[in-house]
Amino acid sequence: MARQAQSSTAILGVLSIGPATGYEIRQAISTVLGHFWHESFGQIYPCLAELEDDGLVRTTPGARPRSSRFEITSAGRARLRALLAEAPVPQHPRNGVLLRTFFGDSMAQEDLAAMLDDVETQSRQRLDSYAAIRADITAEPAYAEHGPFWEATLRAGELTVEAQLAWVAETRATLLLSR
Amino acid sequence: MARQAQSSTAILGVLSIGPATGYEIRQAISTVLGHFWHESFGQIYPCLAELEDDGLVRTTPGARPRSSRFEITSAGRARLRALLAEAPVPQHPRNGVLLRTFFGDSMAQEDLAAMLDDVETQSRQRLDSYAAIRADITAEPAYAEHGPFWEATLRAGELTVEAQLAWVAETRATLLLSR
DNA sequence: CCAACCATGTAAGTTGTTACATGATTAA
DNA sequence: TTAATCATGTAACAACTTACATGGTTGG
Repeated sequence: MARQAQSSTAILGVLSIGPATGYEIRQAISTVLGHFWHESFGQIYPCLAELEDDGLVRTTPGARPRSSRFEITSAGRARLRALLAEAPVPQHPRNGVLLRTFFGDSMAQEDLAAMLDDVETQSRQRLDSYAAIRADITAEPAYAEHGPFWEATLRAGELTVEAQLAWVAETRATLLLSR
Repeated sequence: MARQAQSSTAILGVLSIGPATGYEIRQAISTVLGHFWHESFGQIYPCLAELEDDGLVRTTPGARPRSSRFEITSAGRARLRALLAEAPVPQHPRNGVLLRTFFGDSMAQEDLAAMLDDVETQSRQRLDSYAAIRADITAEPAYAEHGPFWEATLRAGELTVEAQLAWVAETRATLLLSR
């Protein structure tokens, strides 16, 4: 998958649901896609400009001055289909929790315990955030059409978090000396 | 966590187990740490040079000409302990499988099905690789001391992969029309 | 003797982040 | 009126990857 193609996929994907401003695209990515995707602020506008040059999106004047609403073109839909058919780019893993666990012998027991507590807290918060996202998306009109796909990503999050919680419990039992 | 600190943590961590050449550090990271950590080739040597300037590692002549064996110093051990006590840097998620799933309505059914098949295949391969890593590490002399920590990272991998396989099964059932 | 592996390093390029800069609108 | 939110963009910087470059050693 070529350069910039990853960001384009996410942006064209959002616009395939409906037209939006750059700001709204950013919102959508950081809220509903946020638990499995990230685009930094400074990437969205340059990428949109490129997509417009390539005729994959078009702009219509927005509700406010200085704002423009982006719409996907039919060429854009074709490109999106092609991008989605390509194999996902695997991300290089950098899991700080497991790195620390691996070298856990060099850690103070209390630091290890605190890290596991943090993982548990964050996992539970994540479960709550999934409930909030579910409330958000079911309110969307496009939910009727896209609902099952959106739900599938939430389920992935839930299953992952449950696995994490199971790991924390197991790891506490093995690595922390009960006093 | 400051600049470069992440790579330093991994490298100092490997050297805390025992002395190694740059090449061996790279091998260790890509084999036993590979399922949760990644360092690219071009990062290890510059980072080692920096660590030596800071007195955190020292070099002894290696077995071959042009090779040097790195050893962690006591200052290096102290730094490692400090680095491990810091909160892990969260990685920005970029999960291509879930991105595609979210926009699955724009995908051909067969492409979605193929992607899920790939996820399943890769998950099973990963389970096999964990068995291979387990065989590797139990053979290490340092396993006696570090075993439980190393095993904990493998368990994390296994639990994650199991969650992935459960997700694939569930998602096939919901999203693919049985014909 | 030749391929695979051990071993070290640099340089160019890409990608992605953060901070800066600006200003309108809306709700409290 | 003032803080939050909507809205767009750029420029500098940091991080990371890939390709290049080199050459010794070991096993088949």
